[in-house]
Amino acid sequence: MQYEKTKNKIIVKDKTCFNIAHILECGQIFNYEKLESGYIVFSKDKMAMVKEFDHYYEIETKDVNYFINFFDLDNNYNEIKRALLGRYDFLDRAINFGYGIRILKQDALEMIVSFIISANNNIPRIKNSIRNLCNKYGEKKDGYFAFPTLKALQQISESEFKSLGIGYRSCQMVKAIQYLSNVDIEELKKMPTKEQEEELLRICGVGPKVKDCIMLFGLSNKEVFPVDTWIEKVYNNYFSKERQTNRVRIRENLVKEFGSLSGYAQQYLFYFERSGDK
DNA sequence: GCCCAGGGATGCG
DNA sequence: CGCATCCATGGG
Repeated sequence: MQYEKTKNKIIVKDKTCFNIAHILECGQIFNYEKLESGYIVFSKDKMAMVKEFDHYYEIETKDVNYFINFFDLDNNYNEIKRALLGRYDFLDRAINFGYGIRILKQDALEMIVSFIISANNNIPRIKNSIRNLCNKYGEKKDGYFAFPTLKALQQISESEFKSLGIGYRSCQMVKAIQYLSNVDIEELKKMPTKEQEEELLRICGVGPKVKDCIMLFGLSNKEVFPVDTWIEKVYNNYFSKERQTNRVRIRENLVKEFGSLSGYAQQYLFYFERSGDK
């Protein structure tokens, strides 16, 4: 991807593989705000302001190098699309619809917490819970609150989580965070896929689907296919002749089909299916 | 009031 | 193993 950087700005010139609405609204991130002038993106203790112009995007931030990596700018999405196109008509249409999607490289702890909250929940409420969590327990920065550190999270009780709107997942959350004090989260990224899965599934509140989301968005592992209610619909409506409701089997079949491109395919499909613009 | 949302834990056979 | 049930909560 072609981009230029200055001390506090990144200029992205290729709008065919970078669309900020596609990137932020395709379901991989909850911690952002839409303004009239653009989007504010939060990650860990950092933020960036993204503005669209006719022939380029401008990403303004104090942490230029962090967000070059965060937006996966050194990855070639034309190659990825080329490899995915021409297999299924529905996937072709999904890629055409969400052409500007990029898989963000987000913070692993933030993804673990966020996707435990996401279970059997809806996106507006997930966003609210995470915003509440930052505002109450995150370090105050210049004009915003950081995502809470592990240390800060460890001080939060079950009833405090409930007051944030996390509901019945609050008990799981306390146990998960407790467990994480004995896990080197950065080490997870270096592990083989199989070991990442085993380790993540030991965390309370993390099952097959949440595990896949953490690997895809937090560990940058694309060899996963998160299957939720939307992907289950996609699978049965467009990919398989026989109806399958076992999500583990649906996942197996999709990963077998898309291999190391699974994570990319999943995001195009999820965004398109949820858009209601089919 | 009912159904659904980026599901997971638990218990039962 | 596979399967059913329960779990808070807000929106449509």
